[in-house]
Amino acid sequence: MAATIIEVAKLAGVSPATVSRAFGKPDLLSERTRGAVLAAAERLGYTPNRAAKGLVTGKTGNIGILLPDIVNPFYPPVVKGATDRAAAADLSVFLATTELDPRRELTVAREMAKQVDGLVLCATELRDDEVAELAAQCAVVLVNGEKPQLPSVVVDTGPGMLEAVEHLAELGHSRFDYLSGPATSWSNERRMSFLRRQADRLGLRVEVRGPFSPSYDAGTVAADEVLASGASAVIAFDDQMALGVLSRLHELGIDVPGQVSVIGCDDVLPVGMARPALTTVKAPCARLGRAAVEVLLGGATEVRQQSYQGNLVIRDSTGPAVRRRPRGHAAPRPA
Amino acid sequence: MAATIIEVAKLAGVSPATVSRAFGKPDLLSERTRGAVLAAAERLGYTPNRAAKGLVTGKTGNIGILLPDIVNPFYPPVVKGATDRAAAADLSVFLATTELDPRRELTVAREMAKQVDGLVLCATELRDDEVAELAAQCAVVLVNGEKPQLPSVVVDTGPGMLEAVEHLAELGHSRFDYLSGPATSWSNERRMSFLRRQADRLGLRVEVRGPFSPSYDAGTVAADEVLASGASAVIAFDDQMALGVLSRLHELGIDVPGQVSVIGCDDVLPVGMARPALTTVKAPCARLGRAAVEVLLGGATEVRQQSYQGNLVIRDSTGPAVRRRPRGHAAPRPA
DNA sequence: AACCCGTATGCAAACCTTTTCAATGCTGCC
DNA sequence: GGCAGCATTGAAAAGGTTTGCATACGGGTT
Repeated sequence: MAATIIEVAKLAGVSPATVSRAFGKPDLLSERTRGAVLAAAERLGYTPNRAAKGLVTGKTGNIGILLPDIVNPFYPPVVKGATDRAAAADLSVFLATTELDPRRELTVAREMAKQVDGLVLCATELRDDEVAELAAQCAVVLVNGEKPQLPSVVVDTGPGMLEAVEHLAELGHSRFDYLSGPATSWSNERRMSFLRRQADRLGLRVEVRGPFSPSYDAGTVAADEVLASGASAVIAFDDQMALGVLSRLHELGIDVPGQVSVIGCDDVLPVGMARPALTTVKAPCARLGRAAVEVLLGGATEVRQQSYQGNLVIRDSTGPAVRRRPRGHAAPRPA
Repeated sequence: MAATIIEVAKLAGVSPATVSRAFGKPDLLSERTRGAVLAAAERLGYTPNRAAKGLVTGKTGNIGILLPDIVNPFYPPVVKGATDRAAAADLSVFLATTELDPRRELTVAREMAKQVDGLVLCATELRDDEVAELAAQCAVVLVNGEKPQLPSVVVDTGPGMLEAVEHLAELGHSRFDYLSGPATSWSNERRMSFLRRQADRLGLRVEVRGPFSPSYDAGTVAADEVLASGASAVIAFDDQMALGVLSRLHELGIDVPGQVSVIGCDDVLPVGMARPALTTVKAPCARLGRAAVEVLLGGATEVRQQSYQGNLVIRDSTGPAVRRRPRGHAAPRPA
């Protein structure tokens, strides 16, 4: 169906090699020939077959993005950043999701590795040696992850989290809860240890609850734990959880920020619409994706880590501390 | 780097053809040979090169999804549905976005068409003949669109919209505004004409405003128009717009649903968190993606349309009608 | 006038796989 | 015992492209 280089060559009265050059190395051809070839190609609707090309060049012109879950609102902006940058470099992008199953992640990654020049691994749960195996096949860059010998692009929540803790301290909170994300999450690990350090430094007490899945529903159950703990403020692993907390709190008639302050992370949803508008640590997701592809483009020769800082966006879900006593048990949850 | 079929053949002491069969048509081989080949392949870490395979079979094992904007929360679930189904069928998926530029859409689609067995075109803005050109190269299925001779999968907002209008009628609203999505949107077109028909039938008056881009920001400006029009209720093209409306109304101190009722469409965001929780017509996005891939899998022989119904989810943003008079001009908008 | 060199193009191999066709060896049957 | 037929495997072509090498031509140099 699709025209081949040979048909174009025939129509233009040249050899296939010439047609190839007209597209690949235009300056090797006389202007006249090139014009004729291009015209013929146009007429036949010809464009080079990437698979065939890849076969001889060893380059596929594709990159792959592997992420846990596209429905997690953190990722669409990352994907957007990546696809935009890839398109600009004339790369096609494969997308696959792991559905949070590490076994599946390896299978999918292996499959992809053979079809792409570069692989973007987001929040991977693969072991070091598994990633190394992939890296032997194609360029690999990690997003929100860290592996020996591999370049990575991460969001540095440090500054934003520091702001958040300081913000809470200023408001008079002496302790807060951190709602942990998935136990295997590198981001969560970093965030948690950073939070501990900073809380220590500022003389606050932090208690970690969880791990929870990064979801709205998990937030609603986490809310009960927070109430039981008696903390006057809570920082959630991501906005979805924070929104869930808000929802449950509202349901229980607990005033936010009057009785409890809530802080989210990422600022990816229109969280300004939450009740109340959510204070959150913004993450530069789109930049992450863009940067990851750029690393791939650069050949990923120098192993280095790029980090992009997030910052605190203060809205209405944080306020002055109020002394509360823990609730023995939460109100009944809806069926 | 990667092992080829030839090296495996050598190691196993057989011909390349045999190795190929060991993977593709295992039952043609004696158990002994197959075992030897598989063992050799294992040792070399060999797996077939898809590009080379595609070159000869004409099948790539890939499908492509083309959509306007991955950051539009309508699409991630669609993509999820599609990738899940594709993975189950051992297909890899290309993802590309058009960024709402029809010229770009054609280029990208052409590029993709050569690398895939099937193409999922979401809310395409391509002309009939352009899509036909693509369909000549590979199977094509439309999501939320309609073209002659092509299968499509759509969300049928009819029932949900009918519920919405009836809901408004019951609440005593005698007129409402519809905030139109992009002028080129097939979904919008359908929704609008359906709304007009039903409003007519039920004796309501509907005024269409816009077109607006399907975004939060567009919603905030649309809100002013609604106020000026004096409508007591408004149905927005999607949830993002509806959220924008809510936000602007809140900013102006207009009570929802006390003074104005607001209905969204899609139910893709955690819109329950909006202030107030948004009444919306739910769309079964994930099913859309799944069904689209299934059509592709089925060979798309019979041209037919599958539609999935949405339904109204009543929350807190709709309430009894109140007579309002149009405001001459809106309050100043924030810088 | 002979020679050299650069420019523009063609030839053919190579990339890796699948598949058609043919060859081999063996089974079972007459 | 000979032959048909099957099961198993190999040889080779094909698929579309890029690229190293060779060729042809024209112009400038000595």
